[in-house]
Formats: sequence, structure tokens, C-alpha cells
Amino acid sequence: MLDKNENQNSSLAAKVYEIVARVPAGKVATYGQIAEMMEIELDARDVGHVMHHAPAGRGLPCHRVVNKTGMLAPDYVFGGQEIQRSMLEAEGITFLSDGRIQMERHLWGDYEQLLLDL
DNA sequence: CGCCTGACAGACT
DNA sequence: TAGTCTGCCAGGC
Repeated sequence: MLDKNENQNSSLAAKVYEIVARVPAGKVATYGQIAEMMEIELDARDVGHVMHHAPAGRGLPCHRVVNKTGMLAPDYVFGGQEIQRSMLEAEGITFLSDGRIQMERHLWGDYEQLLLDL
């Protein structure tokens, strides 16, 4: 885990990791939200980019980060959307018949407390 | 140091 | 509601 002090010195990626790592199970956050949480130091697009470069094995729940439509990441990310979907379902996240996440129900809404701890 | 790409979002059609 | 176009920016080469 990165320390709170460390993330302000590290690149934007570190901040993204910090936030993503704090997304509670059963909830999902959009790239835009994350970008907003870090006071728009970067764009939603950058968050995605960072995630692409994200080191697995740090316990980083990248599968909880989705785009605003609730679509899952492309197949080349987790080895198939089905994989990501399985992981999310295991956390209690429900899907629509479209294969998209039920955002209205699972969107991370109370991240204000997180910011205090961060 | 400059050019190209991209796990997105918002506005428009 | 969905598909298309555009905008911003950090990383990779």
C-alpha cells in the first residue's frame, strides 16, 4: 500500500491507485468520478490510461472501475468481460440484461469520507 | 523532445 | 436511447 504522504510526490498514477484501492466491494466508480476526486488533476481518460498500466497483485480492484455507461472494460483487459463480470457479481453487483452494470444502484456515492482519510 | 495512442465523458444528431 | 465527433492529458516510443 502506498502511504498518504507518498502519493502526493508520486505520479498521478499513484493517486489513482489510492482511490481505486478504496472503492468498497459491491460498489463501482466511474473514471470521471475518480478524476473528480483528485480535483481534476487529470481527465477521466487519463484514469483509464493509468489503469491500463496498473500493476496487478497490489490488490487493486480495477474491475470496480467502469465507464459511465456501466460497460465493462474491453476483452483484452481482464481476459474477457465475463471475467470482470464474474468478479463483480461475486461482490454482489447486479447486471442488466445488456451486460452492463446497474449503475444507479451500485455507483459509489459516499466517497466524501474517503477524501477525508486520503 | 515531439508524435501517436487511448480501460472516457459530454455535446450533438 | 444510441451512435458519432471532439476535447484534454499523461505515457510510451
